[in-house]
Amino acid sequence: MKPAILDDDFFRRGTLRVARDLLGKHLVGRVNGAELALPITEVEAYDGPNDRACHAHRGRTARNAVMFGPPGFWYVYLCYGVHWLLNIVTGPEDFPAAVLIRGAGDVCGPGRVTRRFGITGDQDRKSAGPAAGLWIEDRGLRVRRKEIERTPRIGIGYAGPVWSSKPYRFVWDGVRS
DNA sequence: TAAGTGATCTCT
DNA sequence: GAGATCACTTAA
Repeated sequence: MKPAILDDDFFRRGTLRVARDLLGKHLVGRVNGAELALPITEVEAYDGPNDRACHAHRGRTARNAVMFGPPGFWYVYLCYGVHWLLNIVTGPEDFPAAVLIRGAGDVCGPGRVTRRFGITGDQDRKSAGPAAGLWIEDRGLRVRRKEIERTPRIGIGYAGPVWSSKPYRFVWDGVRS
C-alpha cells in the first residue's frame, strides 16, 4: 500500500472513531532537515462542548478557537508552562473536538512527542500537511482490535467523575520494531 | 513526591 | 491587573 497523507475526510468523522483509527498511522515531520516518521501508539479523544475535559467546554476562547474550525488542523498549546501538547482537530466545523497525540514509536508522553518532533506553537492552527512541516500518513500498518487498550484519560480529574472516567484513551500495544 | 514554568482564564 | 489553574516531566 502506498503511503497516503490523511486529509479532512479522515478527521471529519466522529472523534472517538478518529482517535481509534489514528493508532498505527504515522506522525511525520521534519526535524533538522530530515524526515521523521513514527507510528502513533497512544491518543485521547476530547469530544465537543459537553465533554467537561475538553478545552472547548467553557466556550470559544482565543486559544481553543481552532477546535471550532474545520477538521485536520493542529491544535498545539503549552501545558504547565513547559510542555507543548499536540492535538488534531476532528469532527465537522463548529463542533469543537480534537484528538491528543500522547505517544508515537518508542516515545511515551505527550510532552516528549512534541519535543522529539520539534513541535511548538508554530504549528498551532496550521492545516496538517507538508506545508505545515507536520502531517499524518497511512503507511498500511495494521492494528488489531485486540491490541487496543481503552482506559480513562490522564490528568483530567477536574472534569468530574462522569467525564474523567470515560474510556476515551486508546493505547496500541502491538507496535513491534 | 514535589517543584518548575508561563500562558490562559476568571474573577476584581 | 491579580490570582488560580493546568490534557506534564524530571529529579529525588
